[in-house]
Amino acid sequence: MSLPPIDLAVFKDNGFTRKQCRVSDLWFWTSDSERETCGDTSEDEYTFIGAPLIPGFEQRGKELKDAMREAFLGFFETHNHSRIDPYPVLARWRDDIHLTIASIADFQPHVTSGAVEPPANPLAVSQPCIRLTDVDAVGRSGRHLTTFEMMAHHVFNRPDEGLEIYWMETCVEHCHRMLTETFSVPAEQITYVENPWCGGGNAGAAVEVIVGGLELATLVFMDMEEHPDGNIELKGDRYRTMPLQIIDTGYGLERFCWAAAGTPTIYEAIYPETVAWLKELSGFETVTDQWPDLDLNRLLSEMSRLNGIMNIEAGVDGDALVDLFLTKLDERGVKLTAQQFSSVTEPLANIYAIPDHLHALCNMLGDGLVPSNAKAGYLARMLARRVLRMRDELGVQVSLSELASHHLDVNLGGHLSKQTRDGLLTILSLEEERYAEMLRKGTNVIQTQLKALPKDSHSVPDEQLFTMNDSHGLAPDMVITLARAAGWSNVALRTGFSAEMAERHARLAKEAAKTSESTHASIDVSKFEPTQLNYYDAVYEPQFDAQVLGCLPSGDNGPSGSTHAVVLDTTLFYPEGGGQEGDRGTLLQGDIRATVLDTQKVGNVVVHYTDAAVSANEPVEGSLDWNRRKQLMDHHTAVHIVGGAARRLLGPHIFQAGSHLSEESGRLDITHFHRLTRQELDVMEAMANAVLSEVRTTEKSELNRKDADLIHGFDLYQGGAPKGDSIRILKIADHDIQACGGTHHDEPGQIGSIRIVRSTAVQDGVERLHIVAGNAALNHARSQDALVREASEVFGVHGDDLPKAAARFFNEWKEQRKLIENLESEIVRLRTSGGGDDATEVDGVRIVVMEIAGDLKSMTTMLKELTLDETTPTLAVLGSRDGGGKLMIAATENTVASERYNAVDLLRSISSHIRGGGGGRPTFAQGGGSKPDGLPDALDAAREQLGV
RNA sequence: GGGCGUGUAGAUCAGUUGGAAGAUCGCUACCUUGGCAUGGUAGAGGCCCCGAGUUCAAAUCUCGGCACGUCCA
Repeated sequence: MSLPPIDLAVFKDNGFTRKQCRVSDLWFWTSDSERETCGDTSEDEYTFIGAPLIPGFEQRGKELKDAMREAFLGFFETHNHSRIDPYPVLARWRDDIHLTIASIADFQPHVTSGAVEPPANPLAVSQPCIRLTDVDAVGRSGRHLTTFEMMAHHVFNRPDEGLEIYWMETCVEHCHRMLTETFSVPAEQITYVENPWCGGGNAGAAVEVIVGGLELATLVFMDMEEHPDGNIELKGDRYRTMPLQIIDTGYGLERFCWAAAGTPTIYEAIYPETVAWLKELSGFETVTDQWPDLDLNRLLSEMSRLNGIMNIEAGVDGDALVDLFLTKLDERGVKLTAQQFSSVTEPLANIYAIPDHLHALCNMLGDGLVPSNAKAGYLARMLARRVLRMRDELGVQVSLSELASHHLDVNLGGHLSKQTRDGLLTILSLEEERYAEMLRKGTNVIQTQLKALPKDSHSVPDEQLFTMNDSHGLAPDMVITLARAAGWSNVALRTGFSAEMAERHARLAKEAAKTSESTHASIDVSKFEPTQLNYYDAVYEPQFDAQVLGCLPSGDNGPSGSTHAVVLDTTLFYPEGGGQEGDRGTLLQGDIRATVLDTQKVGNVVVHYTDAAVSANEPVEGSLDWNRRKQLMDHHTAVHIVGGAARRLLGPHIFQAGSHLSEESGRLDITHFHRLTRQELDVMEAMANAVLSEVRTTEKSELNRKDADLIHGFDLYQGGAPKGDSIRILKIADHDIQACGGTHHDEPGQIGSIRIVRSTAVQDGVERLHIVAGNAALNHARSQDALVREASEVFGVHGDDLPKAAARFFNEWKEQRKLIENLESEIVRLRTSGGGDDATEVDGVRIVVMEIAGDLKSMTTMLKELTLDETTPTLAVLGSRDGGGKLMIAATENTVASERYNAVDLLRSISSHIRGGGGGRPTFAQGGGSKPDGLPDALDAAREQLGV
């Protein structure tokens, strides 16, 4: 069964009738008796370009957006909706997506699943969103954006509980009245298209709202969830109705602005100042001035209209597309050449895309994101690099941070949600430096990669283009530009190459996804009641009595040595979570003493992995390994304190990217835009220790999620997105406040002391702090002390003098190594010249055969001394008893010595005396063996062959 | 999370099949000059990132670590 028609009184009352679209076959409602298409087909052109459909909005840019947003939210406020503040664009409350991609994303997964109350009901919001899927089309299509505001009114109905605020009828009525009354859109311009929606395991009926050929809004009535027994089938999957019925709407703020402005592209409606500024900076006028007859406005308007009806797939052949465009434009009376077309549209695409990308960047960084080479941070870096490249293509000489500074003032009213202006500009300056460095290295990479390529080549091998893109960050067209500049003046990019590369990446990603799929089956505890957790209220209690509910074989699940998994009715054992390792200890039951090796949580049940069985339905006495637990608490509370210190010292972008607490040490990963120095760590450490003495008690509380979000915001979720409605909060005065399910000290002072041992890099943009606290800090100090003591005993100096002594010894070692080399050559010189008897002469070639003391390296030095001087042709045979016996033979190159003797042959013929082998070049051979005592025989054999 | 790449002189980088560690700039001294820019000659400067392994022999090959870069999700 599929969905029934959407048959509403509001349509009929307003004179709308239901028709089926001639092109798309979709059913739609219209009040225009002539209309045969649904409004969003290849035959429905934009009607608002040059003829605004929403009158009364004369502003442009930020002012226009502000006015439009206010009109929307104001309408819904007067219709009993609560206006809520938008959420961040970084979706920190979710672990499945990095960015907020829709207004409904604010409420997923907990509100939409029914576990958590919505912040208001019904509500209206204008949610900034970022979607990077169509990033390539931005600037080119006239309508694509990476960042936009999704205006929305949401309703969460629970009909089973009698909560029914409104459904389709009222929803469409609100939408229709707002469009026709608040925005004065003529009703005959509006079509409502029935087109069911599904995604992310949910589905429902939906109506697309098309105005003037442009989809302004979608109204989704989400009341179904995916289920194999469902009786509704949509796009191949089965769905059933669910208890929560959600109205999920989305109105494109920027599209409303465009329809009100009627500009040729959406970018001119929302970023007019930046577009004008970039046109001026890039000298765009001089391009258009070449062709005074060209009506630029007309061209852009027609292009937007064409883009609106042509669905351009990524990866289409660029040249063919241009031809198609020119033909279509010609049909519409706009005549121009391919050259005119590209010299106008290429710079314009950049001019349009830059403000859009800057907007996304400012929003992301404004929320405290740190650019990186991985994860969400990479998305920011990618956008920054795109801006820089487009800027360079335009020939605009303005730094990235200046561009952002301008954007911030003009389009964001100077407002960032978290990051400071200075922080933003610093980060962008660093990004630009990195970009410049990548380009500089790129010229070098080109040289090495293309070394084998003839200078008159017309193309670069695919394999090398892939390598340069994937490993060195040089996009194919950049490679071509750089290669041309470096002398390969004929190279060009094959058409369709970029599409091939994207395909290849997609294939690789698919394969990677396939191999990394592994599901870990956990122990089945479904028959047990949730364990009562007492470790929060009795943080300092090491012993407890409980009832054994079950004792299962642990199978492959527990740590090595564990045989059983014990479930109790109540426990003080903390199960691993929030980075804190599970507790250990013992369970006593009469004569049975079971050691708890690890504690894990499976759903709401705590599982104690033990090395012995206990009897079910009998009481048991549990006791924690208290020293270990105390140490874990030391580390956990310390990590919060250090995190707070980092945020206070380094800035609002510091966010916890992970943590791990063990008995030996604590680890805290924080986001930051450059490596931390020891000085910074020292200041942080000092502040953390000051907190230990200044803050007397920590405040532990529990809030429901709605209130937690409202009171503390999303910085609360440093440790990742918690599940469930109840949020535990640890507050350490004003220093740090976080949601945390771990066990913590009531008094920071009990930790004693905190040391930040060192910081390492997890990935670009994430620093890992290694922390020891409490007794572990003492142990660390002791072992450091031992290191210093042992090392200073070796040098025979006082610990304070150790660095100086080490430096002195290292320098002396270097000097003496140099001196030994010189002396060795001097010895060779003495033994082979004048009175020395190690050298004889045979027909104009000096023959040197001698045994020396030294390794291969010093033998090499001596050989150089002997054979590099072409005025005394020499054949030298050196032997050493070092490491099983070594032989080295060389002849002076380009002389009679090298003509007459072959070093390799000679070596091979004598190396048997030391039971070895070797090889090399005719003028330089070396080898070794395993019988040093045979060395004199080997040298004698050499003398014999050489006749000396 | 996955893939790929790079660590060599103070700086930027070459280094072929495993077989004698190089270039350019900078530095020092000297020559040329009235002086400077420049030019010429000579020299100093290397734990070839660290640790194991293979080998007679490793900057080079293998494994592990550290540091850095890059692409994809």
